[in-house]
Amino acid sequence: MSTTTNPPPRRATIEDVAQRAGVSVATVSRALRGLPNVASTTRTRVTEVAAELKYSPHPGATRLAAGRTRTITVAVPTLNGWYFSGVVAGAEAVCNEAGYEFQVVGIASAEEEQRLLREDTHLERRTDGLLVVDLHVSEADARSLRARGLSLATVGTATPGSPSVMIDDVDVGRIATEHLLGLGHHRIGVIGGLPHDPLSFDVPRARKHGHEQALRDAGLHPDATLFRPGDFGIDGGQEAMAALMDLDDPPSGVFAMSDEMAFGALMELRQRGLSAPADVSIIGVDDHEFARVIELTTIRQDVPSHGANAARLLIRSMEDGDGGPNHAVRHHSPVELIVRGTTAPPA
Amino acid sequence: MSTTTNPPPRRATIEDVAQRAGVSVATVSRALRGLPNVASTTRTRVTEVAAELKYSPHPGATRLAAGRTRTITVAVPTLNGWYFSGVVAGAEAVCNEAGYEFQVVGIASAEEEQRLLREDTHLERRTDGLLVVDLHVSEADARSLRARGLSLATVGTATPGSPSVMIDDVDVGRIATEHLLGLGHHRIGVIGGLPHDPLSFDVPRARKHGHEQALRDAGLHPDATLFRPGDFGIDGGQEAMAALMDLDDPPSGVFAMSDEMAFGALMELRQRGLSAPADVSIIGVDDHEFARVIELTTIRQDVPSHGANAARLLIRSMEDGDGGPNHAVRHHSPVELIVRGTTAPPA
DNA sequence: ATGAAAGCGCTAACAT
DNA sequence: ATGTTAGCGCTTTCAT
Repeated sequence: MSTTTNPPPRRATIEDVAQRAGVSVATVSRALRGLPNVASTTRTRVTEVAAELKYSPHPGATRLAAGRTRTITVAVPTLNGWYFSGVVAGAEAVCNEAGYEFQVVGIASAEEEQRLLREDTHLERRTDGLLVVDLHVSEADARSLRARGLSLATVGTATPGSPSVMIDDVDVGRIATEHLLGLGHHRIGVIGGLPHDPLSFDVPRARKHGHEQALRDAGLHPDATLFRPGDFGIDGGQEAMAALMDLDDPPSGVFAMSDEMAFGALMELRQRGLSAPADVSIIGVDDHEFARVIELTTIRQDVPSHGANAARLLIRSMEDGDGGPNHAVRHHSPVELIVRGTTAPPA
Repeated sequence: MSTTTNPPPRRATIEDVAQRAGVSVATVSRALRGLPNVASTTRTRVTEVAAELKYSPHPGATRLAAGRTRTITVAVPTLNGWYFSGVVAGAEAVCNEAGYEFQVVGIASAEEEQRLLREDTHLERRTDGLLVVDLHVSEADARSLRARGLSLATVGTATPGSPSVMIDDVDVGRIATEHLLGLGHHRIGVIGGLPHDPLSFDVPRARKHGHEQALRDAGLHPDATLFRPGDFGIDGGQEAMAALMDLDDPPSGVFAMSDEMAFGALMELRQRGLSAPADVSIIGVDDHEFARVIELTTIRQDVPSHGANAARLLIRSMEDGDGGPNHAVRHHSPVELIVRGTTAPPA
């Protein structure tokens, strides 16, 4: 078997189209991109010829000449995991549908984020828009991006001046707490975020805030000993639950700020020979695909739609320019209480 | 607030570096790319100047001039879900680490796959290598890709002539079945793949094959009524389990070809007031992050490493060219039986 | 409404 | 070992 690769058939260039259509390359360029000042008969002919020749512009040449990449990049703490992969999935669908290439980069630390945002190597001339998930972008960084010709949208966090998609986390905290309160629980434990999470510290704080509001509205006082940090993972949830149950006066109901932490809490309960809701009620947040498997009461959010909506906002802000009406909208996605089997009145 | 954007500061070009270093652009190009025939003193100086000027080549220009993109594209049925996002996460880490831009495209149907593979618009001049996950690529398509200058690697499926990463699915079927057999089960149900899944039909078939081998080795006969298709999701697993339990002579042990289907099976059991392993033993495949939460016995595979290894093979085959020793290796990842609480001897 | 031509920033022959 | 130069394929003034 010979190793010689026959040279790939030459692809049609804009020049081939121009020649065949009897016009100049400039006209082809205009016609194909829908620019004004092209006779409609000309545009039709050019379009036909382009189709015949299966012409499509060389992306590299376009990038070089026009400085636009038609690429969107999403920066996400990790691709692994239910939440992040859901956001990315939603964004991917919208971007590819809209004809943008879709790139993703995992950002494991705040340093990596700084490098991505500030070093010219990564973003500039490589992408037109940045979709940042659950990472905090300072206003200064956002300005710098804009100055470099990059659009920005965020999900899970918000930066003044840029479009963002998020849920009302204060509301989440309130809904969860009111559900427990309504069932008759008065001692409510909270499993929340890490004390000093460099990424995404806003979410747990807001949820805690809503929790405390609901408590006060019911005439109760927040009790710091009932608050335990988790890390939004199964293990963190389990450890937090252990601490809560080791209290002299353990809670009768627990608000876990994520389903995964609720799963861990449930594990801990089982290991102690206890169960929900018989011994303690548990409510989570997310409606993870797994929540229904174990009948977890939770607060649902539609994660893929976050990514999809953010991608739409980003694309619109790219296409309208900074002045567009969608420049800095804050999109609040709805949440919904899903009552299943892990919450009930206290024994 | 003015809308005028001050023009972004001009970026250093190869010419700037050449001038400042007192050499020609060709020499800069060679020096920076580590090509031979550059005096080491020259290379040092050029490198320094480039750093001073924060020079980095314009990707668009490189693509246009060299025809290489330094981009890798992964095609995956969906980004959502534990398995696929794990593979993608592993691949992303390796690609970005190696300096490749990482693109992803979701492929929802066989038609979409054909379009991606055969239409010149999508891949050509946009990416250097394709990583295909759980989608079947024909040898002809693989050849066509190669002829167009694109490298290919696959995970979960294999195409002759291209590198691939997979687990030994026959082995998986055998291990699961032998575990159940060893506990004393003789009537073993199987929850498998869809009868005619256009994508990825090899996996369930291989696992079933291993299952039947184990059965025969134990002197037993496969029983077609004990085989039920799932769709590798929770609901499919539940329905399959329902069908199995509705049998006149239901199985005492069930091999679910994925943990998610096992989860569904467990739900069905609970809805019937039954449980595992008291009434029937269940073993899954994957070691989904959730398996330990419900103590599911399963067969573990390291999913992110599949993506990472495939990306490494792809990069090597791109950099070595088609002749390299890694051209068509088939990497078999290990699997491991994890015995937890859903399997036990029959009652 | 259309065309001519000057880049965009790099790579790769081909010289030397 | 290094320099010259001709592209790569497109966009974008500037003319007409």
